Amino acid sequence: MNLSQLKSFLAVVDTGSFGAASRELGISQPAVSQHVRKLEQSLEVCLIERGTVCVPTHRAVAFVRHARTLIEIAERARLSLHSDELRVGASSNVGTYLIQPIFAQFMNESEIKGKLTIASNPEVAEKLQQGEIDVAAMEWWNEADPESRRFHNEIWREEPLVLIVGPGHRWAGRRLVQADLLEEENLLGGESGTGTGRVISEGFGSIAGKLKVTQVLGSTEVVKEGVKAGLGVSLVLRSAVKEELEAGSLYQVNLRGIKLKKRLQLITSSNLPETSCARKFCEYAMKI
Amino acid sequence: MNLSQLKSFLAVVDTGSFGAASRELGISQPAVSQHVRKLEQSLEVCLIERGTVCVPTHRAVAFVRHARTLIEIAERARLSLHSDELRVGASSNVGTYLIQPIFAQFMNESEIKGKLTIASNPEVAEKLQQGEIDVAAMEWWNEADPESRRFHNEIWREEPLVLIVGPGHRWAGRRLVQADLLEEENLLGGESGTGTGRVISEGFGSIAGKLKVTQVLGSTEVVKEGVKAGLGVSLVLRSAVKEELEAGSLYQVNLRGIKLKKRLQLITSSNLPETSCARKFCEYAMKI
DNA sequence: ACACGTTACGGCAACCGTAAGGATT
DNA sequence: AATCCTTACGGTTGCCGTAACGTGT
Repeated sequence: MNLSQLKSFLAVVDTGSFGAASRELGISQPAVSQHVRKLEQSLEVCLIERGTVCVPTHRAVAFVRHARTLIEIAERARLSLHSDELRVGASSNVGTYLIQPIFAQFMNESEIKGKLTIASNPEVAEKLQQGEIDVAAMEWWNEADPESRRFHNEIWREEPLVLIVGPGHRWAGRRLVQADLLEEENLLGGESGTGTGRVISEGFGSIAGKLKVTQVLGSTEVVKEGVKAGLGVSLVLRSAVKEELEAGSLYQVNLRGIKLKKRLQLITSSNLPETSCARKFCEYAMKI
Repeated sequence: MNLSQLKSFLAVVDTGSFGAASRELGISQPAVSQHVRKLEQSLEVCLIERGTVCVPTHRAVAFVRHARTLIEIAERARLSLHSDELRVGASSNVGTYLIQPIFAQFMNESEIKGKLTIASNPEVAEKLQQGEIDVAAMEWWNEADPESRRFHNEIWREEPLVLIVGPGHRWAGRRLVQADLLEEENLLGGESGTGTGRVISEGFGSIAGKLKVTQVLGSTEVVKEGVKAGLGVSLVLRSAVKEELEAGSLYQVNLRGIKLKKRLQLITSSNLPETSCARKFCEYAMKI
């Protein structure tokens, strides 16, 4: 069984005749006959009912579908190697609030074509490992994973995490509060797998264990709405709430003696050639 | 690009060496080298990074996945031809209330292995045309469709449709009501695409246009619950409500002068050999 | 020296096109 | 007679194993 045999088989099924199939494929008609015969021999099944029009055998009907997807995937596999597109992935927050303008500028200036995919942090990591994207802008990258050795990571930004409260909250408008007062608050969690937990436990020290994340809301957008509604407070990337802080729909409160930072990283395959689009994009992003 | 080349490539990726791959595949080691080289040549890309361990190139990472699915689908395609299983499909009602015991008996007596798939009527039709099932027991089969010529259909049962009402309904317990009174009732519709509409318009004649199906609930189970809850009345296959009628949780009411029947059919591919499991199953089902 | 991948080479099978052969309409 | 698929045949190519050859440890 091989792909050209399958192509001939499908051409016969589609055109209804061996001759038409041969013309469509640009090969001789006996070649088509041979392809189909070989296929039938190797599979030990009659595939085509020869008649005034040729149709797939009853048994072969399901096989036709499989054959089609085979050809299709083979084509996709080929394309996956030759796409000169730059495929950038970014975790939700980074993608939503930080990467987009940079990505757009880069495409403009370099005239490199590309695609930006925004997904959750773990999904982006998965896509990177699967080769579905070339560069990932992420909030958290597990360096401990042995798989990570195949990749190169670079700290791109150090973005502050800020404590936000809603306009109705008793801290709204205050500049500074004592960190341990946070133990009393409902802390809303956003997207999981973004390393926020780690940043908190490193930043808060002994207090960290006493904080309780009461709800995990899945996305920063939902968290913001939750905080606005008075459901609780939250720690989010400053860049994610820039507009709300300016508009006054959310309030930032600093915690005495505590500075939380998230290291945003750019990840690429190691061993990328200097000339690769992915490298260029990283350099560009680092400069800005 | 061909399948054995891909297999060699994957074996190298999985084992990390050409030699191990050759042993795994039971071919010579230069053959593996050649496979990979040919693949690389035909795709014009370097796929494997030769080193103390061999790993896929950055560009090839996505290709590995595609290659795997290709091999997998090729295998499935092969199996789809040689499965000697009898694959029976049945639309929801037929499958749930009528076919199951017959199918089980048939498997027992004939020692033929098989699988029963129950899905909506249109889905079953689709599966039959796609060759995913060999026999379909259906409530409605569109003979007008030109595709239907490739199939043979046989009327298996004529199952009465009965009007059911809930225990709280004013007709509960009555044997007979005037048909045109149905115009005042909320008629609940079940699974669509089962031809009930057609049966109704044929059976009711001029009244048919005045009946209004107020809700389409998707499945007979849901309809039964709806009728029990007093949401309305419905027309369902008698076999679907046998137990409820006996238990008294639903009531059957006859309509004066009207008999509704649904023709349940067995559909197979035409041109099936006499000895095929599908034919045998049909004969068996017809006898019982 | 050893393990490993590549290159070289030869026999065999596969492939494809041309040409001829049946079958059906 | 025309159309269509199959069979037959020959030149070319591809495939795979053995053996020899680099290379790095």
